[in-house]
Amino acid sequence: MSPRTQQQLDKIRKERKQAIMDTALETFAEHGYESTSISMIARKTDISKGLMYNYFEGKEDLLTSIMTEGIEEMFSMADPNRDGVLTKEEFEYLIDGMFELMRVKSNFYKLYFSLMMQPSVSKLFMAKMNQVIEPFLKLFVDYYTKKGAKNPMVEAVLVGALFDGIGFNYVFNPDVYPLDEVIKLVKERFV
Amino acid sequence: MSPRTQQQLDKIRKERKQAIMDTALETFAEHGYESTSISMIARKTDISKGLMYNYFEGKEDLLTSIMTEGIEEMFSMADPNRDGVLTKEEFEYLIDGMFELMRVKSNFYKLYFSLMMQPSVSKLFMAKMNQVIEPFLKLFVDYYTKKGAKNPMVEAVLVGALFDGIGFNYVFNPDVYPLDEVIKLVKERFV
DNA sequence: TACTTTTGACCGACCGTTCAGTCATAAATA
DNA sequence: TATTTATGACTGAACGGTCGGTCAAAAGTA
Repeated sequence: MSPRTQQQLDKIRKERKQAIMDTALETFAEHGYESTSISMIARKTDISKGLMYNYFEGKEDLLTSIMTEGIEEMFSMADPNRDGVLTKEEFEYLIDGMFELMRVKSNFYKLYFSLMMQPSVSKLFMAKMNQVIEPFLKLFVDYYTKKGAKNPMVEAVLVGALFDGIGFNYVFNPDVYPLDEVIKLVKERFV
Repeated sequence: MSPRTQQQLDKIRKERKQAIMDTALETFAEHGYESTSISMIARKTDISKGLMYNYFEGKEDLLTSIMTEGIEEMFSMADPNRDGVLTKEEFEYLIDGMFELMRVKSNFYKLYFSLMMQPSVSKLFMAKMNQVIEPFLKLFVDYYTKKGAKNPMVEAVLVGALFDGIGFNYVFNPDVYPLDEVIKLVKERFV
């Protein structure tokens, strides 16, 4: 119908949408999903409350969009999709990438951790998250199998727990947490 | 003098209060603090909404009471207050106690983890929690110092993260998580 | 003009909280 | 024993406020 400006419109819409998602992620991470109101996000984004509903179907849709984007970004940035086996160096590289992601996208991780705590909400993302985690776990299992571990699966699960724990501690105390030294120790112990 | 004996009154109050706290902990753990309404707790406890305010000053006081009780229980059950040094056996015993506590008081841990995620709420318990955690951390540091570790502090921090991570994973997936095997591996690796 | 974006007043539902009043109980009285 | 009385656990309607969400109309753009 409109001859040409569709591209411009799309661009504006895309940017606005991203702006809303950015402030929403920030606010969700700081106050938690439930405690954050639509009005609060609208105010911070300098738009009206009503406009929120032009871009998202509702609060839950907004959350889902944010999480989906974050998960996909996580997947693409740390895609372990090589030949399927992990060398020593690749494992170390993977660890670095993982924690670098936590450093850069700490708000996403905050939100992720807090959502996982609420079974009623988490079901929505559990499946999607597992799709991301599973290939990593598989890689780890293969790695420890090749390394001759007694119980590679448990070894992999332990490493997973370690990542969660470190991330959990770092993300909520980034200023005082000795992340670099911890990472170094993880490599010494588990690679 | 009085229509009811003081003992009777005390007993009634104590039991009711505990009943409220029990259902509240359960509900907070399941739905999260913010998403749980006073009405919901009252309904589950089979009392009126108003009575809640006879026993607690408000929602936050209810939460604080639950957390305080849990933290104290945690402290008393896993009190590391021996001679200040940890032998190999004592360390293993401590680990067992820690995860046994997670098994038994999983709802408390769920709530604890979820509260730590919301800075606005967590400030209240951070201080108290640190009082519990600090002596453990100190014990660990001493242990690894005696063991001749290069950087005992980081070693202790890593163990702390590991406990958090395992707890986090177990508490939200108790049915499938291979806790026993993981504990065994933790002992092999870190004791 | 024809179309989309944007606004903010508005809605019903539910929130945490309050409070005037009810009611079961057991001590005191007769 | 029968009746009165004092007590505080307990109720539920109501309050001010905020929530997520709606919508008619204004503003902006071609």
